[in-house]
Amino acid sequence: MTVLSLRPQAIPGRRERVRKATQRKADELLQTAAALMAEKGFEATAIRDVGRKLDASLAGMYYYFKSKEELLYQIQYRTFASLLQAQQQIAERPGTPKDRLRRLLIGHLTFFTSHPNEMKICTYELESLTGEYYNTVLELRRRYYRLMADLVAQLMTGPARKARASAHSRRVTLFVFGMLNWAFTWYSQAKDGTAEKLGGEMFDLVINGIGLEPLNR
Amino acid sequence: MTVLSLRPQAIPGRRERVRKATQRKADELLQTAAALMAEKGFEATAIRDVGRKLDASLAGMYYYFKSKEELLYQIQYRTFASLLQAQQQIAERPGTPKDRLRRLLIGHLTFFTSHPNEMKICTYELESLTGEYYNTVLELRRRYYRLMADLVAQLMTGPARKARASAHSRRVTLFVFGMLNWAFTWYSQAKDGTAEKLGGEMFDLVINGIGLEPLNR
DNA sequence: ATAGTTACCGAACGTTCGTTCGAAAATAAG
DNA sequence: CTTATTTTCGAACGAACGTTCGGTAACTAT
Repeated sequence: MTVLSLRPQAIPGRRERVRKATQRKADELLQTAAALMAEKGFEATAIRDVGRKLDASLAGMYYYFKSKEELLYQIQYRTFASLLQAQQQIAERPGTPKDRLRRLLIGHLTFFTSHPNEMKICTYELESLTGEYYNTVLELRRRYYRLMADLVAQLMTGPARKARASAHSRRVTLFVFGMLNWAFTWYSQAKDGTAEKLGGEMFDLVINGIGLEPLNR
Repeated sequence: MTVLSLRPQAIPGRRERVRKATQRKADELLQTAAALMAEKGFEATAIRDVGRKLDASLAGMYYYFKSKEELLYQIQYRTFASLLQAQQQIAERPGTPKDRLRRLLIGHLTFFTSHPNEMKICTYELESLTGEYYNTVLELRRRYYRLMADLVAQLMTGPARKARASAHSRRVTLFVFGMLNWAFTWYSQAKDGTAEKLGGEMFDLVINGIGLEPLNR
């Protein structure tokens, strides 16, 4: 049983203590590994390099995870679970569907600006996972997709007709995810401002499109 | 001098003949390599596997390219050059900025539906190239970006005010590329219809947004 | 047929990688 | 201090990879 695969509530009978310093090192390890994997990709990242960056040995890394794939899984699972929880809270807060969409867009971009490496890995490297690892992360991803898709569908079937809304709103949802995820490749705080501003612009585009037709007021 | 690095017009003094069957095999090699790299990623794709899929030997592959990186470069260069040329022609055809944007979106998606593997590689694996390879493909990518960015800027500074249009239209352009590129992860002909239909929906979103406000007519 | 070029392959090399193992060091408990 | 547990490491293994080399087969032109 390695450090990273331990649940916060210890399994009885196994492993008496995990020192607080070790937990902190585990977090630092995840962060460092995420930085390297975001830069060079999962396959191209060597565990030796993670160890080197932490001034630790190669073998010492295997005290924290039992395989390179589990390391990738832990990064993705923890990141996605954290994002999902934050966004579910945001979605539950009261407001019109419009308000809630705006808050979700800003929430996603805010999370991204604080964890760019981890988010890039969640976006690019799901398919580097296999078996249970893959299925578990995929399920989180699906839950997150539904969160957004339900809201978009609700938004579109409101004042408009209901027929054919499902297939079309699916694509609108995926357009939105495209905008969100592609931001990894270009966002710069200096050029593009805060997540709030960026999310606001994205929201305006989704609701009104480019401001071509003069707003009728 | 390998087969793939030969220009159509032969270099004098080097290499008398390249058989037509060999050119055909080179094309098949690029296609097969693209399929594997699109599925498993560049790093995770072994040249041995490309050879196996073509019923050829490992060493025989090196008659066609001189390094794995050159193989990746050739896939990206040829794909991007072909896309760029097609889209430049489309952009030059007469029409309002709106018409031309619509045609460009459909053109991109049409190209993508005929070359999904190659396009996925162009999107995901630019950073697996280095040096001159990287710079050359990057320059193609920039030219393609400008093609779209100029049109979006023209569209947005038209009926609207001109101030602040530049930084904002940059982001709208990148939103559009996000929608286009993310389609790799979800597009299905059966579910989503033709490239024309998809491009049309994307165009509508960019121009009018979700159809929330009743169209004023 | 034969000579010259083009296309291909078996075998091997050197490197890098993920993973394991046994032992040592560091830390906490009695 | 002594003992038990947690944490770290050096060394090594086997597998997989990109690349090279000398030779051979296939093809073309004369």
